[in-house]
Amino acid sequence: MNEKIRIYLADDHKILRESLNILLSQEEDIVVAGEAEDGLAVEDGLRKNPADILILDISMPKRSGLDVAKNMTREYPEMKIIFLTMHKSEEIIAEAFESGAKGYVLKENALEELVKAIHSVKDGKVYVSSELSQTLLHGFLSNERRGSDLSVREREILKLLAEGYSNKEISDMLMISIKTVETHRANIMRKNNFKNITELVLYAARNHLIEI
Amino acid sequence: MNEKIRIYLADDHKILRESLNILLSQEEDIVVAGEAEDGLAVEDGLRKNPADILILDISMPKRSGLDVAKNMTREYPEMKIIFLTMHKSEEIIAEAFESGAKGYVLKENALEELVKAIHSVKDGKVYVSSELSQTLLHGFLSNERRGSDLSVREREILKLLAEGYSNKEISDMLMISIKTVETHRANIMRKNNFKNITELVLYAARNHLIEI
DNA sequence: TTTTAAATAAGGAATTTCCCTGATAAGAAT
DNA sequence: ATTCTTATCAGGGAAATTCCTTATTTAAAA
Repeated sequence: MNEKIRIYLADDHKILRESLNILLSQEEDIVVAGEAEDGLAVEDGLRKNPADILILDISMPKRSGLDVAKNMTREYPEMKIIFLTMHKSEEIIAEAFESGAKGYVLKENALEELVKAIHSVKDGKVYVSSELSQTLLHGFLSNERRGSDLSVREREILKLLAEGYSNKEISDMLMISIKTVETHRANIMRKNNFKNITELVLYAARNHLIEI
Repeated sequence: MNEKIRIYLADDHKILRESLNILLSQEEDIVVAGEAEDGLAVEDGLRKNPADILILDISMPKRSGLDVAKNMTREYPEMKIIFLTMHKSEEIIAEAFESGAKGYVLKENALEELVKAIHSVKDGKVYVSSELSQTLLHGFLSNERRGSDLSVREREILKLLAEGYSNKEISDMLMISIKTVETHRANIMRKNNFKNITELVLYAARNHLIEI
């Protein structure tokens, strides 16, 4: 028999990690090479002990899975990354694949989907769980996902706004006029069709620009 | 041998439900009697097919685990409820026990903790995972958790604010003066030490008063 | 029965948002 | 080379909102 597929599991919920470890290990061609519970630990663990496939959650302490994916894709381009997460938004799925992922499975999917994803990406294919086909199609057809492409400065200000800073505080922090902050803010609101600051905060929360 | 403990699993992540089902079933005194993926399905499932212990997530579609717990405690007082969730905030833990739970285990805990919790509550004891002792102690010492006890009206308005409605819109919805809404809002801000609306939204999001 | 708290409301000052206009600099397109 | 676009910066002025204080009524609690 060939070498087994070496899997690395990254998720802050130990109960899930542990369960997946036990159950994936029962597959004859899979072995779990390591586990980690936060973004930094994943990176450290993989540097000491590389794997074939990284199964990665997005919401993790210390460093988000999306950042981990970016870093690990750069350092270990041959390693395949499968996101295993609850997030279904177009923005996050797009960012996941842009950060180098090869697979995307939802936690609401069956375990079997994850096993399928492992075998697919192992064979060099891309795997997206079928529940997401509608989302993908919508993004494909509308091309509207990228409607919310903010400039670097706007994104910076969006984040500060969502963290609760006032225009005044932001203008002090960035050493620009409050009027400039107002303009950026208005552009952010317009580009995203936010009706008020609350929608902005919810957007930032949903897209993990801020921790909640 | 005695009757096995009948467990009902409620979590919107199938991958976790499935894994727990397989692994808990390997315990000699446990049998999984049913599963559900949203709050309404849990209640329907239990009414058709009661269980000894309900293992319950909080964030679920259609009806939150907290509401499910309240309803099921009323309908089936003899059934024990263990929350299995990621939430560590004092408010949520308090609400969980007030809604009738007997156990509280974090998803970041080991599977073994869940098994221990099952056996504890089966024996009529209360089980709280040890990671939470600090949180419990803090709440116990400070008694400050209840500092944020808002009136029914205030909570209603907090929710609407967090959903993005303006004072004006709320005053129209509730058919009260905008000035009254302003007063309620000011009281909400004061009682919770919110510095701005963004903190209010984040509070509501963290405490699952709104869906994010 | 006195006290406390919730829900309602308003006046007026202070602050912020909203809408429009416009300058400058950098980069892309032609 | 020159047009075009876009990001960043900024201000004026009107409109809207928030902030702070005070006040009445009603219901519950001590």
